Amino acid sequence: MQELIGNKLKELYPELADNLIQIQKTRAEFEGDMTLVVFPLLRITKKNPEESGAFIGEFLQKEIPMITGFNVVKGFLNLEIDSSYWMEQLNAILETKNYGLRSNSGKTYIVEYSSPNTNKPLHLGHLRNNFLGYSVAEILKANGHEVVKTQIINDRGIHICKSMVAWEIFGNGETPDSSGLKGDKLVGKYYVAFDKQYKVEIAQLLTSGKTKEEAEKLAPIFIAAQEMLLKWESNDPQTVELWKTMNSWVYEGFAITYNTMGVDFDKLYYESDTYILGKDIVEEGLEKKVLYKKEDGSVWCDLSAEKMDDKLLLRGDGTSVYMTQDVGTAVERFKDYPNTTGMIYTVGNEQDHHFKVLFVILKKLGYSFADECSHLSYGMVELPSGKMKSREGTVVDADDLMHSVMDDAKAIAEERGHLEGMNEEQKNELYKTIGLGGLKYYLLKVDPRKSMMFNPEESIDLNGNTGPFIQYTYARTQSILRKQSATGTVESQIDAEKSELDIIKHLVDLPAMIADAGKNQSPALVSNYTYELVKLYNSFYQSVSIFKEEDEKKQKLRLLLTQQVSETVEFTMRLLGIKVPEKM
RNA sequence: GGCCCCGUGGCGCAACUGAAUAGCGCAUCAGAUUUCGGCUCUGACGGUUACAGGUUUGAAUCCUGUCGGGGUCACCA
Repeated sequence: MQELIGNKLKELYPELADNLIQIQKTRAEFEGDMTLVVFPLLRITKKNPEESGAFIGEFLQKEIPMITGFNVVKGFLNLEIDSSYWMEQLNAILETKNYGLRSNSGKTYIVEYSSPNTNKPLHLGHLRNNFLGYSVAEILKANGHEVVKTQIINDRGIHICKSMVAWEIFGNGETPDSSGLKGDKLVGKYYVAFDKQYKVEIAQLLTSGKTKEEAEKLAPIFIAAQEMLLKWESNDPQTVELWKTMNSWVYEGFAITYNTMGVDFDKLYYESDTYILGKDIVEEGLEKKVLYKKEDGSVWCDLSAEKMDDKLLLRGDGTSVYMTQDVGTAVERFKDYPNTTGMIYTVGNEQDHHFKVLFVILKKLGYSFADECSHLSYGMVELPSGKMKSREGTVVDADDLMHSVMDDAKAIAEERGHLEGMNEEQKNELYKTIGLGGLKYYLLKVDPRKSMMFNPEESIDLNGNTGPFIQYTYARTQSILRKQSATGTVESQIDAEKSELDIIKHLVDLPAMIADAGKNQSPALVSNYTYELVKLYNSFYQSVSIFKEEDEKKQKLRLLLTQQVSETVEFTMRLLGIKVPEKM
């Protein structure tokens, strides 16, 4: 319809540019269905806003039979469109399989998320990261792109050696089996133990007259960790064995956590494999004179043109830094997936600068894919009690949090739900669906860039803009459809209620919303859309009776509408990684 | 200090590329219902979009400056 109006306008004003045609949904408080903003057209119409609106309105009404009327308020031309048009739209939607899904774009995107260290368990911040990354991957798929979900596991370096050293000293051979602890929790425990011992030793050295800096370097346990890193790098069999063992514990633990979260990966990269990458690329860069070498032998990238400080890529002794690895890993990935269009890194906003630099360096090195790389940057998650600080033990553990929301969901479902006929297993599955759905929705509905407040109680509230509220509406549509359903299409000549037309109009917007969400990598757009749809449906549900309608045609419309809303909610929630229950 | 991000009713968040009277949910208050100050329903209150200029027919949105919050400026990952 927009297109049709646009074309007619261009017949009227051949010189009219596309970007001047602004057609939007008419606000609820005005009469009409679509609104043309006439302000941009004034230069061409050479009339005042009211006259222009009236003139164009008359023209459009004459030219397009579907337009049954219009009114002009200030500079806004509100067009009334016959309800048969909306019924046709609904029929088109009903007949489209997987409505909202776009056809194959031929593009492939690599989406990186999670990327944890292997020395401590996942926490609330990782949840935001994982849910965002997973959801963006789903949104890109819905836009017809191929997606490779990946992560890089930071499994080497001094921080890993710290847990290893502490385990050797304090562990007494403790394993996940012997302790009953989840593998990642066990390793995390020794990471904390290291820190504790380290502090004790520093305090001792301070009392013996050392400065703080000296003490930090001289603490025996710290030296032990450094020695272990050297041994690891020189492939000392015993060290590598311990490293492998402890990492395997962590992976077992992570696997459980990821499984609960409902996220997965297509390809894993390990830092222990990739940390050597990038050096040869730096050499090439030197030859191409994109990079330069200082007297001490260190290699740098000149970023003065970008108004940033030069970036080190190789130390004087030839060893690499984080940036070197990231350059190497990026190139490696594009080798592994040659058809890749672009790559999306889901990483916290404290690394904004790092990624800006990374993309510039890749570009300078001649990798054109750099233009298609982006940093999906997100803000911190704060708690009502303040910021999470690992040192102060105020970190919210991912497993603990997920189990706690599942418990809360249980309490709510038992009080309110329709659980009869479900066995224990099904009930537990439902609690998981509701609890995690609430948590995911809560973390995804906020603009990623912003740091956000996390209030656990609000996340599984059954009212308001929450996951469970949407799930509840879905369950209700399922209950209705179990009692009765309809097939086929609706008659176009139906005197539909306003609330029904509102739903259809909202459904019509779905493809555009999916496109926007893909372009902006924004799950928040999806959650907003879904909430709006659910609200529209609820007001419809309350104002009409679905089963007591005498008019058969109308009842069919209502059932088909219910069906389509149900399907759409299921679809958009899936883009957020959220399951919807049949009953709750 | 330089650079980046953010600042929207008491709280938490919306507003797609600038558009009509800035939305929503909590909380609050008032009514209804209630064995119940707790559950449910209805309604109301609540905002100069941090501040000051500017661009525009039109600014929460764009530009400049100020203030406030966060981040970052490593031969750490």
